[in-house]
Amino acid sequence: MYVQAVSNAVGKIDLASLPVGPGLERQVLCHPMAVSSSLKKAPGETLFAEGEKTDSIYEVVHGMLRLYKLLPDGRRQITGFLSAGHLLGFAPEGVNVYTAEAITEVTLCRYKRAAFERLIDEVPGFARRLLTAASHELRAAQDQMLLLGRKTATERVASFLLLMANQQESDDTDEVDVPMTRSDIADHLGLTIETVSRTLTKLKQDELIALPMPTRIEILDRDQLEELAAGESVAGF
Amino acid sequence: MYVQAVSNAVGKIDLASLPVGPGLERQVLCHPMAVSSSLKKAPGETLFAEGEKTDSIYEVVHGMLRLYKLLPDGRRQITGFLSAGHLLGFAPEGVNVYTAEAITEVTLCRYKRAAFERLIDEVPGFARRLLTAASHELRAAQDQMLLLGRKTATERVASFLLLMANQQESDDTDEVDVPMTRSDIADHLGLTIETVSRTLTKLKQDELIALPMPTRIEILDRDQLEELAAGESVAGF
DNA sequence: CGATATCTTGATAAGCATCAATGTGAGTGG
DNA sequence: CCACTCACATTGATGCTTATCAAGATATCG
Repeated sequence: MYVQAVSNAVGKIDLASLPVGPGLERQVLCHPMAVSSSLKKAPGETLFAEGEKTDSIYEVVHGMLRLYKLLPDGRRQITGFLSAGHLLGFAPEGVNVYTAEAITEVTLCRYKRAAFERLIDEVPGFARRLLTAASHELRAAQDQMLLLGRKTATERVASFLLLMANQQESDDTDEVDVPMTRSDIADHLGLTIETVSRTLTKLKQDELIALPMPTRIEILDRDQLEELAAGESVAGF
Repeated sequence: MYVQAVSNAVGKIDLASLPVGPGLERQVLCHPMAVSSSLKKAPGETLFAEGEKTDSIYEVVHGMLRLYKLLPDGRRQITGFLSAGHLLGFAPEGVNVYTAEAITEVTLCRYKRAAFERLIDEVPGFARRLLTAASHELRAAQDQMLLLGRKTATERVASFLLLMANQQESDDTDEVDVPMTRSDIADHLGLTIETVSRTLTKLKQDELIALPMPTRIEILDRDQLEELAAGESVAGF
């Protein structure tokens, strides 16, 4: 394994004045009191695996992770992609219910569960912030259920592209960096890599997007993409 | 509408000694301090609708609810069925992200959000319990994503039957009461009513289950049903 | 620059949806 | 008490979307 303990006191952000980001708080933690260690993972490395016992909670500082569950025959469902600011590791009964792997190089803070729970009890407002974050996560999960249960392949891909565009806080919101492979996207959207590829090609042909590189997508017609993602029928689809 | 304010002080359960049930706490609340009112809904009635503003949090006391999201053309995804002990109404930005409807007759406690948040801050350990409940909900959501994204129709139906059987705390865990219609089941599993019906028939023919009534299902071979639900290939399927 | 993983494109097939008809049970009123 | 009605469930025939199998193109990396 490649785990490197990098530091023992990383940030010093005032817990009482933390903003709530889209999905989970940004920069919630890295609190000296609670930080057990900081660590890095190279692309493809596993942070923890489904079924393992754990007593750690992590915050993503840099990079992107995939969370997934497997069926015995290898079928994979990626339940989410986590970027900076997201927390992970709240494991019911102390057993991880999904595997967490690095997609890009990832930097994380690790907290001992006990220390984390002390923060919850002792820092006023902290628990409420976590609950707000959790309700955002639940909303995202419900959106994903709607996508997986009821949307067509085109609607799924359109939804995914807009999600990536929105969580990317760059100035140019129409140039989306897609660090994950087609296989990751497929396993997140409940499709195959072939269907993802074909759907992207179709969106390119209709000039809703451009694909200068496989990992870079430009949004050319956001309005129509949003109509597609919302499930409104668009002429030609 | 049929909403009836029934009482203003329902239970008196000690918040510090509450068990954590499967999914969400059982009997967490009905705390006199925070109870705004108790109410009932008849089958088919709406508790609240997606997109509505809200400042209430509810606890299910009796009966079963369905939570769902709709696409503009009417496609529906039921994100969950809620029974006694579950909380709902944690709405990010004060806007409901799903519709909640009664399946059976339902009794609920309603709390003002502000009063609820006071409890979080003032009652020691309460916030941690809520977070534990939230992480259970998230696990359920991730299981459902795996189901919707990667399981076959048979695997989905088997998973659903076992879920219903497990959350039913009766002595006879092999007699499952299914209060929802085939349409509800289909919209929860990302299938059509016809496929649900055909799949149940197939399971009946193979003597894994019995169907004395449409709303009553007996589990005859739990082991094989569990193998199916887990995605292990079973001879004949 | 060659090796290898990833992506794209094409042909065919399978699983589930759709369309259609029939069956069943609960509630209602004669 | 029984026929009628209506919603719900089941069963059947066919079709479509997406998966699977297969080949070739492109990108990445040592």
